[in-house]
Amino acid sequence: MDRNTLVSFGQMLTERIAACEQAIFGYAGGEFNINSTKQLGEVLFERLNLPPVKKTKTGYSTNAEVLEKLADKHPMVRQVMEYRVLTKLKSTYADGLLKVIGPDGRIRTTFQNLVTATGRLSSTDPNLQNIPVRTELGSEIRKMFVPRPGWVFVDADYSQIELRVLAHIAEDPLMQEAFRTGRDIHTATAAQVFGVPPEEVTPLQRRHAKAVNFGIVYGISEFSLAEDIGVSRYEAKAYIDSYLDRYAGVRAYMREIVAEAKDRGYVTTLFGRRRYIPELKSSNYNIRQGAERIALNTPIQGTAADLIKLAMVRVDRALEEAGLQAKLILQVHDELIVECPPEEAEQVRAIVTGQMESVAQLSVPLVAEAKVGRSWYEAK
DNA sequence: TAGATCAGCGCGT
DNA sequence: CTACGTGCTGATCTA
Repeated sequence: MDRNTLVSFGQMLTERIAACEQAIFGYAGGEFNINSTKQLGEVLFERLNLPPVKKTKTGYSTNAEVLEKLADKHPMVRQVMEYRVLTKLKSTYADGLLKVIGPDGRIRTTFQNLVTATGRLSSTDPNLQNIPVRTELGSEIRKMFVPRPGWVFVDADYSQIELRVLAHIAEDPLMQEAFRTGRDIHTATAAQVFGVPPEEVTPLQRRHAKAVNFGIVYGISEFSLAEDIGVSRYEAKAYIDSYLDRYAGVRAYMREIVAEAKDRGYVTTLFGRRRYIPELKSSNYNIRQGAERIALNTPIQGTAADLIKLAMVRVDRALEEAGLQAKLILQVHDELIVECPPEEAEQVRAIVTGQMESVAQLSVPLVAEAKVGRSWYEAK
């Protein structure tokens, strides 16, 4: 870990947080604990009389979605949004990671192999599976994850592993065809759902198709899809209907896996990992619906977990057998990170992606892509 | 009053 | 009313 840069980053955050605080206290007409959702709710909805958007079971909701809706109604709201971003980075990442840098300057996580319901690993003390990547400021943290002096990272990702697993398990000819011909799956899906040639798919159509693909894996409802992509419920329903008309194998899979789960009481992954789902028999509709989504998602997420675990064993062995100094150091669900001397990097890249792609022969290709870099940020 | 637990929130795949 | 996790802070409960 680049400790010095992390310390500076933390100091920068401290300054920006202080500025946010002053602005917020100015708008509020006094000091309060901004971290307290209770106090913040009182200021926003009772002192400033902003319209409550949503409630939690204990009071007003003040989450990011709510703040977004209120952002144009009072200048304090955007300051609170910025405050949340900055304090999250400071407490969880800047301060949090500084505390766990070892005497040798390295950070080591603990992987839990028997915690998750689906077969994934989890990572604790610190969790290295949730390091920021989506925003520019957050991803600064990744620049501070660096290999030992003179070495590099090789970062390999599975491409669309869950949708490939779905295409395989559901035996869906159209989805399999899309992957076999190496097409962009979201563009291919958009072309199907919207009935246009792939080259005429607009960025918005692709974004919507991506959300549908994403949602299908989790057993989405038209309601939440509509919410997610900002269309009417009817439009969302039309997307899902059209999707399942085209990807008929997926529709059949969704029906069959739930029926099988109700019959047996459990679902399994491709490698036989089993998850019992007693909630399928609940008298509560919402519980039952949730259980059906679990029945749908677990074989997909769990099979992907099985695949990468097997790949980890093979990558580790292959690096050793090649006589390399390279070491597998991290897994993030669909991503493996190896540390090695720069002269090994190209060979490591070939070995890691090769092992990941050949770990199992499914009805669609498994594809892994790797990059080399002098930090986690660079290698991703 | 200190520690445990719950609640809300937000980070990742 | 979308799957799976970890961990932070504040509020509340408990011994």
